[in-house]
Amino acid sequence: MSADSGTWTITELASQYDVTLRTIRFYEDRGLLTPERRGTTRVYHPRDRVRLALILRGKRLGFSLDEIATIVDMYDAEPGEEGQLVYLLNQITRRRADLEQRRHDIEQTLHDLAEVEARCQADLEKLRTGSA
Amino acid sequence: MSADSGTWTITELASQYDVTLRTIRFYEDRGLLTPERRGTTRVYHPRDRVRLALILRGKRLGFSLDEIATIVDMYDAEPGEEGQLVYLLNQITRRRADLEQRRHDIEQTLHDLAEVEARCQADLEKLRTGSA
DNA sequence: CTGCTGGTTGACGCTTACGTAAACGTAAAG
DNA sequence: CTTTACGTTTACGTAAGCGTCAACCAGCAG
Repeated sequence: MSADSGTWTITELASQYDVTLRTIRFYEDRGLLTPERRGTTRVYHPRDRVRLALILRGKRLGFSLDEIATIVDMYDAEPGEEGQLVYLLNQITRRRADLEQRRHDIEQTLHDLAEVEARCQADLEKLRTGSA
Repeated sequence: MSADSGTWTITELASQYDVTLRTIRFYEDRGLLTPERRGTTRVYHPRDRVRLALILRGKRLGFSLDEIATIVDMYDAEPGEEGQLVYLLNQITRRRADLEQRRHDIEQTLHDLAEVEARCQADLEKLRTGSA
C-alpha cells in the first residue's frame, strides 16, 4: 500500500516514476532530494515526491541537474530578504527566456517535420499510383 | 568575406554559430557533417551550414547527438522505396509526440514560474510597505 | 630564412548521469 | 535456521560531448 500515511519507500517512488533506485539516491547525493531517515532507511514525503516530479520534468526538457537544482529550489524558497527576492526574480526572468527560446525551437521543428511529412506522403502517393 | 562563393571555412562557420572548431570536427566524426575536402582542408557548403543549424537547434532542445542524427537525416532523405517512406513517416510521428510532450512540459513550467514570480513580488511588496 | 596565420590529426582529460557489482544489515516467512 | 525481500554504502565502470594540448603542414609577409 503506497498511500499508507503519505510517505513512500524508495522502491515505491522508483516504480511510480519509472526510475532506478540508483537514480533516486544519486539525486539525493546531488542535494536534489532530502528524504527523512527512519533508522538507515529513506522515507519519502509528499514534498520529495513533488520535487522528484519536477526533476524529471526538468530532465525531459534537457536541463542539467545543476540547472534543475536552482529551478527546483526556487519553488520552495523562503520569503527571505529583499536581495534574495530580487535575485530570484532575475533567475525567473532568465529561465523564462530560456524556455521561450525552446518553445520557439520546438514550434519551428514541428513545422519542419510537417513539411517533411507532406513530402513523404506525396512521394508515397506517386509510388502507389505509379505502380498501380 | 564569408559569402565568397557560398562556401565557408571551418573558422567562419564556428564564429557564425559560436561553437569551437573542435565541436564542428566532432560532429563530423559522428557523421553529422560531411564537408568537402579541398586537399586536406574542409570546405563547408550551404547544406552543411543548414545541417549545423539544425544540429544546434536539436541541442538546444536537449536531444542527444544520436537522436539529432536521425532527425537531421530525415530532412534530406531521398524518396526511396515504400518501406523507407513508411518508416520515415513513423519516425516523424514519434518525433512529433516527443516534441509535443516537451512543449507541454515547457508550458507547465512557465505556468509554475509565473506563480513563483507572483509570490515573490507579493513578498517584495510586503517588505517594502512594511519597512516604509 | 623566419615567423605568423590558419589549417590538420591524434590522443589524453574531464564532467555529467547514472549502471553495476560487492558486501553488508534486518525483518518477516517457511 | 535459512531463504527471500528490501534496504544500505562504497566504489569502480561507462558513454556522451566536448576541452586542451602536442606536433605537424602550407602559404604569405617581411
